[in-house]
Amino acid sequence: MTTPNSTGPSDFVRAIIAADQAAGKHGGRIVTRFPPEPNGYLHIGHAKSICLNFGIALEHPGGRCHLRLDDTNPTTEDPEYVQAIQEDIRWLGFDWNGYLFYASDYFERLYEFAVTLIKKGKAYVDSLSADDIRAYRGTLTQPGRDSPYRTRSVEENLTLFARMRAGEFPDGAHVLRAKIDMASPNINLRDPVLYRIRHVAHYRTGDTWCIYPSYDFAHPLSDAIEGITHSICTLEFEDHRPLYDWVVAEAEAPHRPQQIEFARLNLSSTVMSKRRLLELVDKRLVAGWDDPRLPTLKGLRRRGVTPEAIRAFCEHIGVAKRDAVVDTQLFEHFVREDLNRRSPRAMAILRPLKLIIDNYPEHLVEELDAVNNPEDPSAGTRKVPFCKELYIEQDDFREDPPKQFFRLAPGREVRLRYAYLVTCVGLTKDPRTGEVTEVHCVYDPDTKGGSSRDQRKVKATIHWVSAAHAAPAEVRLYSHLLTAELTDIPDDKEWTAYLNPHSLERLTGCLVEPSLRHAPVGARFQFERQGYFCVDPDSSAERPVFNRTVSLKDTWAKIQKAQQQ
RNA sequence: UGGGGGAUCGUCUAGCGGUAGGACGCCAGCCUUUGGAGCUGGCUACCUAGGUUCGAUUCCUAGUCCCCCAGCCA
Repeated sequence: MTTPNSTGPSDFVRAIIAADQAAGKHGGRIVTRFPPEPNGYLHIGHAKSICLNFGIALEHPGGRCHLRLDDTNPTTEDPEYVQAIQEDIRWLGFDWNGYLFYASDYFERLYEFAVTLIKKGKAYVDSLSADDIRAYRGTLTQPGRDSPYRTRSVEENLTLFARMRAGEFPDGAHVLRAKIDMASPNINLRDPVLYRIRHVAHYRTGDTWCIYPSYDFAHPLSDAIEGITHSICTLEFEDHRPLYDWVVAEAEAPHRPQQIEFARLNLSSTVMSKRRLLELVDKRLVAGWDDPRLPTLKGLRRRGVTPEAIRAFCEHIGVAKRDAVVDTQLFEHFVREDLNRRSPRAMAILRPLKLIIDNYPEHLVEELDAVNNPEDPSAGTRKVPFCKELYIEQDDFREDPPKQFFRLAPGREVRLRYAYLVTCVGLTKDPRTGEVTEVHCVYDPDTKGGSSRDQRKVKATIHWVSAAHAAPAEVRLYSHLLTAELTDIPDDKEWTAYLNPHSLERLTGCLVEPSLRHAPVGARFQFERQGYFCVDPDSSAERPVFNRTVSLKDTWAKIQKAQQQ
């Protein structure tokens, strides 16, 4: 799954690290980190980064991966997210082994680093307004201009910075800026803001601080403080790297971590940005952060996706620098592959159609043997009750069957899975709508279990439930969130206009085999011939609710689609 | 039109001077008490143009296209 010849690193990040190891860099240590900001829930894009960072640590003896909450902006952060982030990482199967850190724990040391910078003449307090700072910054093609406050003395800067900390100024009155180069072609180097005043309580430090460090200052120094050797981040930080290196060097930090950038994960037909995810939740366009349609880890978990499938997917997509949109079908492949191996099978009827076996004894109930998992003999068998009246899937009967349809139709014989061969001998229709309400069959008593003595072939095997024994259930079918790719949506169009109105379909009249009646929340099954399903927390004692994780591959649907064209 | 990155099958991704591999997908077939799973076989790619070289996806030059950067967000 990694490299074909299984020698050497599987991606360019690991190649860099291997080369560093070979060169004896960092004294042979490998320390990575996963640094989420606790202002939202983790999604599958984070999973890629988690697998990379924790994976690399695991691959090296003595390697470690720190979990660091990058909580330098109190206005958006919340302890609820801190908790959820930890749960999600553990659920994915990774462990920070006690190396849990908070950027907010470094506020005092960060302040000292800032003082060091000021004393070296490498930082100054600017009193320009936010608007003026923007105006002075110049543009992509024009250099910026020095702030009139840029030449303040070290003493004045020191005093002002101390007074900022002491809370003597309102928000926005001053900022601390690095003194680098207002004419730099790299805008990040045009005296970036290091500290801003925010009279806001922080969820961990309370009212201790009213000045908070910016990402560009806090992040490299946090890495340095923790002795991170390789600081792996996404592409948009590539042109922050010179600033990262500048901060670490000028602040005289104890270590020099190396920043490496890779392309973030994009998945087709869905949204991954925090902004859009938040918009969906806030506008109630989805049920919450754990809505099974979302690519959040919480959503995927509720939908029934396993951590193993996510990890296999992340390993398979690789790590590179080119922008890429991974087809959701590839993700679904790994979900099916994992679920196929481990899911017990069951029979469930999503859209019921009554089937009556005319020649079956009125009150007889047979307990038939059904295999729990053909992929796993150790899963054993179970009994499924069978009687005269059953329900089958509406899709499995056609009064007037099209070409290549080989399920039940008048005069046709099919196999009822694990039961008998039955032949359709008639049907009942609603006189008003013309809708088929009942299908009548006769069974061959010599075919119990599903095979005949004469070995005659039937083209189809269909699933069923006993009308007298089946349990009612609700089933929720999910499909892609968007009807167009984000990159294809015109700038003047609201992206939410492209939400798929059929991304959730609730089926309330479903019937499942009795063994599913009390299936526990989170339990996963393959509903034969349909897909993989997972018991939702909305289930009640009387009625389970199932989420479809992913459908089975459907050859007939493909044929139908081709026939329509 | 400043700076930083990136361009290989439809989609991801290998390859590091010897003539393109894997996975998904798609097509055909086998098998099958899930039209599932599995198994065969097939399909399609090196952004362009020059150059260096016996030989270039790999090196050089010039283009083209795509992404990111002008938060007191991260």
